[in-house]
Amino acid sequence: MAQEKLTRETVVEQALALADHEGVDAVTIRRLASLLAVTPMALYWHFKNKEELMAALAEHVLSGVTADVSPGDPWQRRLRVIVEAVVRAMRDNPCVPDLLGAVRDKQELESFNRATEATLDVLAEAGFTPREAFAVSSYLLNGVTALVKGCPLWTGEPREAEERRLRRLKLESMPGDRYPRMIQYGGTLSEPPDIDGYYGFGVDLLLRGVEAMAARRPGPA
Amino acid sequence: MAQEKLTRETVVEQALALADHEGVDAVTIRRLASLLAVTPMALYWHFKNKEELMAALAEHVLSGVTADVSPGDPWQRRLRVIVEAVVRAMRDNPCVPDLLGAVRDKQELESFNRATEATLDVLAEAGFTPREAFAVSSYLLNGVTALVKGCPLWTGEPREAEERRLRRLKLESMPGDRYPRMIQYGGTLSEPPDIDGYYGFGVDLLLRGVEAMAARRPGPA
DNA sequence: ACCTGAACACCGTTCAAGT
DNA sequence: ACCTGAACACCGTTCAAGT
Repeated sequence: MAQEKLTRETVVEQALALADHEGVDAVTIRRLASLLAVTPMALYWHFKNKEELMAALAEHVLSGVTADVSPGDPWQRRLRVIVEAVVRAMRDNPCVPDLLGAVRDKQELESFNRATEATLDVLAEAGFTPREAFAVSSYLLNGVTALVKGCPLWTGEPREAEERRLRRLKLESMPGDRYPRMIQYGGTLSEPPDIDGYYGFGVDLLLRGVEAMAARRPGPA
Repeated sequence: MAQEKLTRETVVEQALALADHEGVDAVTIRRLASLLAVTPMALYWHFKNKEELMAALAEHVLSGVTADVSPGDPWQRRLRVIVEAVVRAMRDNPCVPDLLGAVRDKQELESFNRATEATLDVLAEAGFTPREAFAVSSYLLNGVTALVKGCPLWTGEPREAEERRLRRLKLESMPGDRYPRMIQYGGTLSEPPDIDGYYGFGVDLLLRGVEAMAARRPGPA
């Protein structure tokens, strides 16, 4: 059995699988090395440190964000295209929200910068000042991330069904006089969710806010 | 010098100060113990484990969220009161966003549950289904958290001014042909920000989205 | 009740050395 | 160029023991 040579690619893929199955905290240099049948120090040849490794994971996930905006469209439509592209890139990897949380300097992520620049451009056209546009842009990215994080998983795995059941029981066992609404919500967890509907609602919520703010201000100050 | 007895209160306060000055990751059982002139194991008398300690920090910060809603007001107004109360509780502690990220089970936080229940109640009145209301509620909490996290600090500390300068230089040194908007934003970092304006804009952005979604749906399905 | 001491099983990272 | 071995300075946590 000839040892395969270790590459950045294989490391990133293994790490991503680990993060999706056991959480971002489970991604440890030593753990990863043992999964790859290699010494921990071997990883330091391919990545400067753990921070760079995590950034590579995030970059790998976001690399699919190709916001090929159609320039003729109105800004509302162009913004939606970008946001939906980000959602599409993220929603298949449950670990993404925590992953982005672990990356300190998101400006190191090229795909993140590309998406931000495209967003800023659209928002400038919508009449926002540079500062407002930047705030709105972070708001949108964070909103999408939160959407993915809060998404009810329903892939059919038994482990996941068990989690949902426990969650429901915990909600329903709260003091009924103080938390009637939370208990009511708990009840809805027994029916299967509409995932596409969930994301559609969330994206609309995000974009509607931006549109309302743009409409309020007649033009740039 | 008689040793003061260790209390949950003093531990939480010391930990919060540490988190605000050096980041949440600097809050370590051992580090905290040495700051309190005590053995690491002493903390385990007062807190079951680190998770519970972090939850106590979050609870301490959020405990100020007393959403005494005026029941006569329209739901839009009542929602705004809640959101602004959360902003007020959070904005003085820069560590809060990372802190909430470190708390896995937010359902353990009583103040969080209170705020969520109040929000769900208002949103039910606005015509959202239980599921939609829950999604909107997480959206709002996350939005406020992101707002605090992205808030440009301007307290006058020299360390902080230096950080901002570096941030601006980094933005302005990006490739000019690909990132003109980000460079333009970088330029705005040399002028002092309007913090209240920042939060006002952010809260409006959040609430407008919710209002638009409520208006779109004439009633519960 | 409240805290200490010693120990265990983990971390990330550096530095020199091997091939 | 690519990886190993040994070592360092950290973690959170358990368990028995002290007062």
